Amino acid sequence: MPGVPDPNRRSDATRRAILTAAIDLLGEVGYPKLTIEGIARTAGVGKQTIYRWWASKGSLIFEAFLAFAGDGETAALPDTGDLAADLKLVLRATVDELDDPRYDKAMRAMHVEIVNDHLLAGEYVARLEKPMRELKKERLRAAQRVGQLAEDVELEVAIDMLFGPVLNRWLQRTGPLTHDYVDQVVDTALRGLKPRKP
Amino acid sequence: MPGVPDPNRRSDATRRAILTAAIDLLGEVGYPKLTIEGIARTAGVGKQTIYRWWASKGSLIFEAFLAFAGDGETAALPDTGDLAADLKLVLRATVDELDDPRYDKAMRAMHVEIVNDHLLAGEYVARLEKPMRELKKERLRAAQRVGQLAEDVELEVAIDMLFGPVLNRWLQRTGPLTHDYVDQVVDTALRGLKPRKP
Amino acid sequence: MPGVPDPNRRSDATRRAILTAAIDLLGEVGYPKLTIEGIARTAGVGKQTIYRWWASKGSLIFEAFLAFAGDGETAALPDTGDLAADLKLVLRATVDELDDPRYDKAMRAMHVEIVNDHLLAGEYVARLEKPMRELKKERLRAAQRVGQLAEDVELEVAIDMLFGPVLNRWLQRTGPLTHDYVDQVVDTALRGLKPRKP
Amino acid sequence: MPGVPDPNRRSDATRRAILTAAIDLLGEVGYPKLTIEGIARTAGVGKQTIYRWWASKGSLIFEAFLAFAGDGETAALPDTGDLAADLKLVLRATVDELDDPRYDKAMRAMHVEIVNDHLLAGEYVARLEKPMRELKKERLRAAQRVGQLAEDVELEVAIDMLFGPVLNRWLQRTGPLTHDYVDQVVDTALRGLKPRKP
DNA sequence: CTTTAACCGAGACGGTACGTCCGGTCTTATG
DNA sequence: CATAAGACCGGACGTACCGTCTCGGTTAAAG
Repeated sequence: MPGVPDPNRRSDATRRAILTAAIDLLGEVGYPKLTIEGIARTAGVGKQTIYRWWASKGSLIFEAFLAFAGDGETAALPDTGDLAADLKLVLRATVDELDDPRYDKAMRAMHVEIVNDHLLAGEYVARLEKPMRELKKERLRAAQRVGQLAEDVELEVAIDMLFGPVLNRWLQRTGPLTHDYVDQVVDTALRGLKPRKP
Repeated sequence: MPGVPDPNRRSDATRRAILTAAIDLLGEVGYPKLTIEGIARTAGVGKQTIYRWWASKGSLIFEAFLAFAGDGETAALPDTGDLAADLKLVLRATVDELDDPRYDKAMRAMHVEIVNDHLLAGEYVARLEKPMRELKKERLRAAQRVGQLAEDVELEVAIDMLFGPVLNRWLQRTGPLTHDYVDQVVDTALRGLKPRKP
Repeated sequence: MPGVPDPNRRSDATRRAILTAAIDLLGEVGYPKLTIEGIARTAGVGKQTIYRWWASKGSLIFEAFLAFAGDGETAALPDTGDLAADLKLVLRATVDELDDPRYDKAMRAMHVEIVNDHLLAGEYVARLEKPMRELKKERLRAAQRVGQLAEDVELEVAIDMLFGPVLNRWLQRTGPLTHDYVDQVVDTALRGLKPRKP
Repeated sequence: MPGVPDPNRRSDATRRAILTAAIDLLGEVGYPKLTIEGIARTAGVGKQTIYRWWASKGSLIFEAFLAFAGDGETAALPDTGDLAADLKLVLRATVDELDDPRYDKAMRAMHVEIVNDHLLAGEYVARLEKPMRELKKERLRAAQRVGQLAEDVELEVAIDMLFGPVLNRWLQRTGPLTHDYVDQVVDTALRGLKPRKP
């Protein structure tokens, strides 16, 4: 298969230096001023080495984000028996994470790339979003088994309603990302918007 | 006030030509290949004319999107007396709008700019997001008055839960944007995730 | 005529800065290490400005050489009445010129470009070689009129025999370029190789 | 002697493949686009193998030219007793040789390298130019012995006058390289430029 | 008949320069 | 007198080669 470099030959030290440099520069200069040339310079690497292994700036940023955020974060969601409490715990952790400027900038960069790149978006969903969603679904199914979640609720929709608002506020900056806010989201979602008959 | 051009001198024909050219080019070549030079060429305008009136590519795109999407879309949400039906109507319309490639691309471009530009994000919230949110709040308050929405529900949260999921799916491409999906969102949000006691 | 920049718009200060930088760099680093980027840097000029006005490194070097060597060196050859003395004078001057490292390097650079570029070679012949050759021919014709040069000698050949050897020695470094050498060339050429019958 | 490869170990097949590839590529793409990488690829050879045995592109081209032109072309010049005829024969052969595009390109490449590389020029003179010059000198001495060449003519100068013009025309493309031209050069050189007294 | 040192093909690597494109500023000639 | 046209400096793009390096796999002389 000509033109495809042999991954066995790949220098792992160089690969890590590039990913680290990408995250570092994102933190320093921000996404709009992030350049391949700058990453190569910071990593002490030839530009060609970057172009050899990554198809686009997007895929590099994506991989850098994965490496930074911890790729195989496949830890299951907590299950203390109290669904609301567990969801709040997870969402508060997400809020705290987004409070870290480095994490914030890296994730913003990745989202910018995703917005206009179908393929990358697919990869993002497959490698990050889908696995996380599965974990969430698992927790919700457990809640259904113990009668804390209605049997007939569509889990995909439930997840979107619980976890979507945080991401939205963060992306669109429509309001402050606080623990209080996520608590309200969880409570409101569980309870529903309709009045309860007394 | 030196350096601040006199808005009276501004040629409206030229301004509209530039905004139209921006939207057209977005549709043709996509956001990543959208350039000021290209816009100037397409609009039959000198580059300087663009730089004179807009501070950044972002603010140009923002204004172009406003012009394209209809700035003063201040029409109130429908109120047929049936909250669920009205919400579904509005959300289905949003989905349909996002189905138009030109609208899709323009809105994506604007979001990319917002993600990394605090000022622009502020402007977006102030000029688009906030007014729309007020209309939605108004509709929800009406629902509260007629007993279709719980009195103690935080409206901000309710709006995020109802309208956020669509935006999220669209931005992250986590799933297809269908009428069924928004119907489910509305129903689930109104009813809540918890089981109803019999 | 699209794509062809308007020469009227051309900045002459910039043009001269580029040509000067080219000659300077040739003197400093030599032809093999002469780069467009280096010239642009030295001249304080954007690369594009060079690419806008010159089709190749060769044509830039050619023009730089012309500017350096004095384009309109249209002064006639000396005519003191003594052909041999006049030729020696001119050839000695050529030798002295080639002794100047800057002139040497510039002319070598130009010759390297000519060797592999037909078009440039044509331009060189038309703008430098041919005019100089005409002046030489003029002097030789004068010599014919006063009986110092055989009537039936082919002037083109005579010029090649008189002026070629110096250029050859210089290009191929087959021997030292001295005043003695050019004197010998002139004397030998005039007299011929055959023995004189007594 | 560390660092100096053992010439005995050298694969002659590989060496020839490299030299052949160099000449072939010169013919195909021309000197300016001739690259070490291209030669290695064409020869089916690792780049390192080239760098191991040749110090520079110039020395590789030089050796390739030698191999192509026939290194030990130590055959003496013809001596039919008629100096003018013999010289014309040799010069016509040179002209014919330069008419072959492959020979032309190879020799141009070598000359380009020589122009800016003193060491290589020295090697060229020592290995090619000097031996050829000796053969020419030998022929001229023979002519002197039979009274076809003046006793007091400086042979170095005579050779430059006879053989230089052809090389010059070829290098500078100042005129067509024809048999007629070399005939004229020989006749004019032998006879001299001065008028003969009747 | 093994060892072992060098060569060899392949190609990744840190670099430099290429020639192009565009950003943002400044100049000019036209309408 | 504003404005289109576009030259200008700067800098990043993605590509091509440079010359060095490392990697397995021959190959051939030395043990």
